[in-house]
Amino acid sequence: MVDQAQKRLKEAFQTKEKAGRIRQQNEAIILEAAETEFAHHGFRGASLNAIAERAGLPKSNILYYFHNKVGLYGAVLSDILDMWNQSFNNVTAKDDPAEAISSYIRAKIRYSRSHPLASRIFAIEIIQGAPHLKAFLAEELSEWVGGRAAVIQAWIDAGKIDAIDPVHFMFMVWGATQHYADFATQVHWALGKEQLEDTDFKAAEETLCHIILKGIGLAPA
Amino acid sequence: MVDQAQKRLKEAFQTKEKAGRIRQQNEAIILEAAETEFAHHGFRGASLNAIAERAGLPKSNILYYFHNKVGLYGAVLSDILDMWNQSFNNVTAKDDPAEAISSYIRAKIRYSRSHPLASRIFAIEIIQGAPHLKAFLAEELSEWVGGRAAVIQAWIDAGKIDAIDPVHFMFMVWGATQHYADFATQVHWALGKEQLEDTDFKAAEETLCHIILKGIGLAPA
DNA sequence: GTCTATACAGAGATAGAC
DNA sequence: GTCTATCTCTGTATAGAC
Repeated sequence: MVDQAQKRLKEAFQTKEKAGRIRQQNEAIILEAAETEFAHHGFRGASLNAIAERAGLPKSNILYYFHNKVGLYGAVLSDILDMWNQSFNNVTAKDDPAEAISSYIRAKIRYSRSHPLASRIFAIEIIQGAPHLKAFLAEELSEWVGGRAAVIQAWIDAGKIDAIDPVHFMFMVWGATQHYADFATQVHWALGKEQLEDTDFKAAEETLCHIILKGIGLAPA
Repeated sequence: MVDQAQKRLKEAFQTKEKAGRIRQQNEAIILEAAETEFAHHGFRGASLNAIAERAGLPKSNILYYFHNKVGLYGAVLSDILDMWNQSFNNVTAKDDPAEAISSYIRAKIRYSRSHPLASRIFAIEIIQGAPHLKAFLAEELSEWVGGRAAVIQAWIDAGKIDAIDPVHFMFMVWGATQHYADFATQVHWALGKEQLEDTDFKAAEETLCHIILKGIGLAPA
């Protein structure tokens, strides 16, 4: 998905391609600080003051690079979609469903571990009604879901998996995996530890793969 | 869960029990307006001005009733936990797992339909690290999860369901159901409709129950 | 009990010195 | 290109008239 949406976001928000080394470096520092603040307080709740302080740069530097607060937020979102483009796969009806689904689950869990902040910014944006993303993402997402659903339907028609509702199946996989990034606080409380370890993520992957694959009539891959 | 936490939240934030009719009425109006604003912008992002305007009451009225912004937010959270107490069940090892799990799934889906705002406020709070709930909820949640996990483990030991990880199983059910409230925007895009209908929620329930029950070795209930 | 007026801190954004 | 100083608006909260 998202390929076109990401491009449009970039065009709308990203700063010039050619940039000095100092500028490039500063922008990276600012984006990282902004990511943290937006993840903790949402778009409105985050302040440029706090971002500037976290980045160790003057506030007007941020405004010079990104024009205004919406521009900065857009750049952060653009970065996030960038990463998703890389990690989201193009499964076809010819692929083995057990293989494709389990590798998707594992990728999403790994992603929620490596980029928890990105995932949370995205989650907050969606929960709040996606006021800044709607224009860029609504259509593309619909198309993407449609395309993925068609593949799942083809597997059903070929008798490879149970006749479940493809779209709700995707919601389920999405929701179950996303949980580990977005609701990490709750997961930490429940497991009684500050930081999840390799074994926890392994257990998560195994549990999800077992239930989801078996649940649609497949053997573990 | 949450029984004690909710009581403590109430003690900390709720206003006097005895209250005039006007006050009670106004408080209800304010809480409803606050719920909407907090759900759309988070704690920091929501403003008392916007809440007052939405409620059609002067801002100082809000501050008189709830003391300050944190007090108002606490009252909203307290209301939410109130509702959860009612809808969250006490399953024991003696219960039939297929029956218990599927009725839990159905209850959560129904809840996310009837109280989407409450669910979203809670979600944003957790995603942002639960700064206002941590003190009230962390221990109770851990105990609650431990108790529920013990029941699931008992079912495993009795050979009634597959040997999955109980805690991660619960995360999965939680995440998959929660999704319909929190990420409603995304669901609407994907399904291409502004409002979900009875049939959509029915399809969600059926899909989740099918996959989850079958996935742990149970026949549909 | 209720609301108007206002204090004061912090927000985003700009002008202009360097 | 970069940063200091500042403008203006909105934020929460309070004082005090009614």
